[in-house]
Amino acid sequence: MRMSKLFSQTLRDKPSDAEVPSHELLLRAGFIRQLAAGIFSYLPLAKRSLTKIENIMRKEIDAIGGQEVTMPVVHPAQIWKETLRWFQVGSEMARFKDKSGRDMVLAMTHEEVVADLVRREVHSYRQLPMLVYHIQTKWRDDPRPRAGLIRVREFTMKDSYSLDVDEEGLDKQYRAHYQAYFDIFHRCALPVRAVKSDVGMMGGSLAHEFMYLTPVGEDTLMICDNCGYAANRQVARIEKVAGSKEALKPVKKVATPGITTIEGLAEFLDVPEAKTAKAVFMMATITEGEVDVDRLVFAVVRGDTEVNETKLTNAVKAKELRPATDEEIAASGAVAGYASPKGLKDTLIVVDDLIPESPNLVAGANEEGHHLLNVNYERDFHADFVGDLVLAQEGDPCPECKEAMHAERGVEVGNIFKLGTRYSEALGAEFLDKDGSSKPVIMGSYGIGSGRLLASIAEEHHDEHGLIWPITVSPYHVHLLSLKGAEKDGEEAFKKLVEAGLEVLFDDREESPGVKFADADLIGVPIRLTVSKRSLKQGGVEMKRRDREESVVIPSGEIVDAVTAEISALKEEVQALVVEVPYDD
RNA sequence: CGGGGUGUAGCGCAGAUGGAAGCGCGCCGCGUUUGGGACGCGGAGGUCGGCGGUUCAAGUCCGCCCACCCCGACCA
Repeated sequence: MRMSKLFSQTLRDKPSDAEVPSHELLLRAGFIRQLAAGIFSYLPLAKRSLTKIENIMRKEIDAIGGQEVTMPVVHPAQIWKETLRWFQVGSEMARFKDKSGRDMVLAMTHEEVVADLVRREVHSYRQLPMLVYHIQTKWRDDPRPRAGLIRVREFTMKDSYSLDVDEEGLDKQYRAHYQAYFDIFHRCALPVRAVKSDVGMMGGSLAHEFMYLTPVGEDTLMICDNCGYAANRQVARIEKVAGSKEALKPVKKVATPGITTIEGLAEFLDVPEAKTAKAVFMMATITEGEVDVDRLVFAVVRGDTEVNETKLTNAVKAKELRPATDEEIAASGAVAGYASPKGLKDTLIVVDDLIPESPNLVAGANEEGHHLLNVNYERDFHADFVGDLVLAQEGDPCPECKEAMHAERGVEVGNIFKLGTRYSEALGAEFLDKDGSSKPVIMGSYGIGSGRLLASIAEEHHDEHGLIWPITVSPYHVHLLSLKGAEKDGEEAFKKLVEAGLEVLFDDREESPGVKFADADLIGVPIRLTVSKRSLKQGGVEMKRRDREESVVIPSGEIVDAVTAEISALKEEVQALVVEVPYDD
């Protein structure tokens, strides 16, 4: 490709709305342009890299038995109503009507369509296991797109769907994806970590996220360096320390005027925060069948911990959860700041499992300016749900080995879910088993966002001058520059390299050397060749790797061999990253 | 959805007190220059985000709206 004809141009200044390096550099180097919030065009350079990323994904998913298909971007709402997600998913799903007034949706994922295909195509256990996948556009109307391609609304995703007769088969395909995903990311030279995650709107029993660790990420991970435990903070557990065993004391009301915080309460009564109960009021939208019901949730955790809203959402099976307003709290009969789980109306009471383990806590008295001493679960109040509600914090003990964990930020570049039969049951995707009985197909779903992956690679591989693409995903193998006075030699080199089947970006523009070198650094093709009067005087063409300082001069007759050898070396460096990763569930 | 910020040429930005829309880069032409974002001369390019208002006069003041960015809520 001649740069004189390249569709995109580089930008000298940093666009004002780019905050993170991958966003800035992809814009400046001419890979992407933004159309609207979270909606991007991918220009020729990005398209070439994306195609390479997608081909890596194709190869790895094919290798574990995948069959590529293409499923629609527009779905009739009917299949989404059958699985009830039409009612459960909020505003991030785009809904519209076709000209006949039928409800339609824009695809945000494809479990429904897969299950619909399966009910038409799969009839016998003899056809299973199977794996289908596609690489296709998704629309999710994310409330807050940010950081360039890291979090967008329209994106392309490789999503695969496993189909099995039993849990054992699902486990096998799940583990195959686990390793295949590491292989995909490693072949893109992106270091990732698999962590346990929330199943979210997908439902299902087990999920891992593949996280690229970077401060620009928006997920928080809890990581134990000692034993390797790693989990998204949304689901991260901690080793909980029960309160000291002691005899239950009688409840006693004390005046605590003006004290509405745990910190103030602990100080005022001179007790540790762990001897108090913290109350949090949330308003939950819960889907019952096809209707949504709002219910006030009263969550109780020990005073020395915080509520994890994801855990709370899952505990009450809420579609949405938001802080309750003062009016809503008052309507339940509770007194904000002095709330007690005793005697509330129309309220779902949820307590952390540390509460029953912690005797004689200080809790609100439901009376302005008063608290109760020695409140005990079971004896003094009951809950609709008892379970883990605690938000893991930096330094909390690891649930596996009790060592202190630390928090890190990461970008979720892939995820894998064990779905089970939720979708196949809802849509009647059944097969006849050996014994003649009809059973729902057991499904798994597995996704990688290709644009987010591209951005993560850019985030990982750049310096102050620009991008530094791994050879496996670089838009071109070689960036050839010809400087003034060596145009003819540049043309010859370009011709030879292209004829040898190499992917060459040829800077044939009439620009000063400084401009050409700066653009080459910015675009980040891994091998740079320079043909100039100087290089010719030195005996040929200068070759330099983008990630190294030193360069060599190659006789003009040997450039194809030299470049081919360098490409092989670069590929081997990436291949060395592809290793087997122990499965961790 | 809450909080904060920004909208002036393709990009980056300046335009106190209301009084003729500017600068740098980029772009076009001519010439000089050519190993790390060269230089001279001459050009093109603007509904100042939109609508309404105040005023003799609005990029500037007021109101409403829109878009984009950041933080949070949210999110697979």
